[in-house]
Amino acid sequence: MDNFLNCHYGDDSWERNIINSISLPTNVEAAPTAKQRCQANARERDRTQNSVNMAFNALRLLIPTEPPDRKLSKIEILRLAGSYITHLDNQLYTGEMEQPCLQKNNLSCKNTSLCTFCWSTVKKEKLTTPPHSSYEKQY
DNA sequence: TAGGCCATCTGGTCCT
DNA sequence: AGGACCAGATGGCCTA
Repeated sequence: MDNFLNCHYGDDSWERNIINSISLPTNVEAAPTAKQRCQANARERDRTQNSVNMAFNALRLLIPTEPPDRKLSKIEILRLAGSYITHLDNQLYTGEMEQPCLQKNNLSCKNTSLCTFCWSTVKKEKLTTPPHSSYEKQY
């Protein structure tokens, strides 16, 4: 990345960068200073780590998987959370307590009626479509 | 080695 | 004006 500011967080390197930056735009009227840019970077970093990622972690804890501590990517967390909500909603209105994939048979997991509970198994088989793709369409 | 995932930087837009 | 939020770009790491 051509980061002319090249600011390193956790220290006062922005001061050095002000001195060392040789390609600052000539029109500096509206351009942020090196210090402002580094401060904005730090805020964005903090927001990503302490707000976005913590929210993902909190959401991850609510999604049942096998094994429970299985690593999920962010997109998996979002997709599984959606399918899990759909599953719980279905339970609420139908009273059906079995997980969707077991209502029929395990083979269904490989086809259309995918659920949160068997997602880890399916992933091993290189599934590319999101879980519960057809299940969600019922709502 | 290619592809997926992630962290970070950056600039734009919106909000207070 | 400054901060929050967002999306695009980029580079690093990991795995099949």
